[in-house]
Amino acid sequence: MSTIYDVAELAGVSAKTVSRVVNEDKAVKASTREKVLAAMAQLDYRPNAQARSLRMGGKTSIGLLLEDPTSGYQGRFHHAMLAACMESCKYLAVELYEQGMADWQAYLDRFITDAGIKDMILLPTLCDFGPLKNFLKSRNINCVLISPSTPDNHYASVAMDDRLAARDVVEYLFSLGHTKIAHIGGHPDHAASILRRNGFYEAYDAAGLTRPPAAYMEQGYFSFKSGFEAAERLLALPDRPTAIFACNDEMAAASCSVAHKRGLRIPQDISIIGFDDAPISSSVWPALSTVRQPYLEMARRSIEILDDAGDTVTASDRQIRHIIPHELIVRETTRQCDIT
Amino acid sequence: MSTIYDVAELAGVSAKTVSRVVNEDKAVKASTREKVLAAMAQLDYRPNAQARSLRMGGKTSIGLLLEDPTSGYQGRFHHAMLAACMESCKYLAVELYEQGMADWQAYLDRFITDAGIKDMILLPTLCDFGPLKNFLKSRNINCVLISPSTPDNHYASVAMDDRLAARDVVEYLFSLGHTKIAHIGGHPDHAASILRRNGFYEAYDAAGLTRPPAAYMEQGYFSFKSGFEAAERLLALPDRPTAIFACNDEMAAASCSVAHKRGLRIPQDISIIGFDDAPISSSVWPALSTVRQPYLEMARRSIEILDDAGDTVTASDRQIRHIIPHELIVRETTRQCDIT
DNA sequence: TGATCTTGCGTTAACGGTAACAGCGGTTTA
DNA sequence: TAAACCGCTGTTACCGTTAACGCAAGATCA
Repeated sequence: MSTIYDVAELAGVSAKTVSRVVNEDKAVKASTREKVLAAMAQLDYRPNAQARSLRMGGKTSIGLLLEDPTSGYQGRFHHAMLAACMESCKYLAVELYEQGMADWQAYLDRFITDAGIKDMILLPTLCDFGPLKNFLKSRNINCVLISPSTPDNHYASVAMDDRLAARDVVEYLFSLGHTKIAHIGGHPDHAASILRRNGFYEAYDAAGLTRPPAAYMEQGYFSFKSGFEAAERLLALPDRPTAIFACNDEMAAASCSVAHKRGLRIPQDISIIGFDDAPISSSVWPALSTVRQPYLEMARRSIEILDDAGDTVTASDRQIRHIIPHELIVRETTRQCDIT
Repeated sequence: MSTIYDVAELAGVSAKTVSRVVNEDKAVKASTREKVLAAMAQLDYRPNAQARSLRMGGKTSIGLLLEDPTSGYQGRFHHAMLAACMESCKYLAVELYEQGMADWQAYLDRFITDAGIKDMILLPTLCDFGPLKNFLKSRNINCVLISPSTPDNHYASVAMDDRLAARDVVEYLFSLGHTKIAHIGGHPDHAASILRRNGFYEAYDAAGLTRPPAAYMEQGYFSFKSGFEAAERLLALPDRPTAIFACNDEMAAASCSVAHKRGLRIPQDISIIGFDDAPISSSVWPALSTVRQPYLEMARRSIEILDDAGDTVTASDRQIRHIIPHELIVRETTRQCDIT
């Protein structure tokens, strides 16, 4: 592997000048730059990242703590982060974080120093864990919180508008003629569950319609099983809803199973819509209508925020909540309401 | 952050002696070691990983290329690798690798040099991609292949015995009295699909039973949808099978959907068994019987192999196929065959 | 008793890069 | 005309660590 000195020698300049070219310092004559670039190309020179980060006391890698990489949300966000890092030539240092881990502070200290982490992304529900955030603040780690339940007075956050998205879903169902809409809520500990239910009600209120009866409002826990049981109850109701809005795609898929089991056709007899645009939503038959979370855009924005943190950032800049637009994905499980 | 010099000064020794203590060099008097350790503890000293890797020209991090982190297999293996790395105090450098990426060689070169990668794990189907393996060999990267289709003459591999596992599944179904067993195969491009079907046949042959008719052998593609369609055909057969062995859990879950849709009870009317022990297998109702892939054990073994690579390893050591035992998980979708 | 070996530790010089500073021609300014 | 300035480049030192080497004191050996 060739070093900066090899390049310098071949180009007939000093190492510092090569360094300037590499770092795009403008104080290099065009002709000199050409010579250096040619030498770099000829030797296939690549700067040694370790040496650079030693000198600079930092790295270009971003830390990501994962509680369960097999979970749909974390897996998809992780994927988006990888893609976004690729775009901006950064690296992602992924580390497992287990709830209730003994001595997590020492563990994270090791992670931070070993991997040279200065920037970090916190996903739900870690982004709401005060002790962790305080620890990271004490280590001068810059963070971006993804969809936190409560804003932080120190770290910026990036989120989608769950309330508005849920309202969009319901208004879309209204536009198809549905008014008897049931809701399967998400895990009550997740802020998103509350926000989506609020959006659900908001749509009814805004349209001047009376909110659905209590029997239409089921409590789910984001799991297939909880969705299955909720749908069983909903579809056994004497006054059956014409549409179900489930708080995630797994529960929506479970609702489809129940509908099939009861001999109902989708979407002729019942419309079903999920949330997340998880892989299951397009692999299941019929393909689920759903809301796409803007993972990639959220990841990109997070990286931008971390990049800008070096510049003049005021305390108030940090507290900004960045909202990324979502998208309603209409597939095969929703259609015009024929039932009168 | 305190450096090795701070520790040296406090302990009244030279930096080199501290280095010796850190690296467990035996040429340090016990009393000196104590002094140094005390100083290290007092200053909360942690060696700077970047400086060390610069000096040593290597790192302790292992590269992992992911094509799709949201895919079940890759996600679960990734999780296992993270856990195994945590156990052995290594770090995982994860990077996206997209099929058909223009200039993947330059991209990987950057990854390798920037992250200081010397060891790497290759998952299916990347582990069967010759050009990639040759490239990594040319860069002197040490690899372990996970469940490759064909052995490599240079790299060791770690796998489970798909053929034997499938045979175990079928013999378990035999033990429950099932003989009319249908099979939903996996993607024909995956070696595992072939091996599992071979194991399926092998069980019949070993038991002296005639193999199932062609109509019982469906081709799936590992997707929910393909499993759904295959199960539709199987359960519509005049001579319906009493059990279905699907090549993965998604297709098994799809088979459950179809069974429900047709009013069949599971497992009273039909037994269904999957493969992988994916999260869906325990979240679906009823919970799927399946085969657990030994992800964590495979990850651990891979790391051991990479660790040992520094020692005297002969060319033949490299070619070893390490087989990790699997486990049959009996849940709620299989039971005694009542149908005569 | 001197020669050789061991043990225990320090000195010095890298590893590959970048920041601070200096130098040096050539303009522009006072 | 001297002073200040600018654009471009090189020198030097240093980031935190470890390998190579050296050296002193005590142990062992002939």
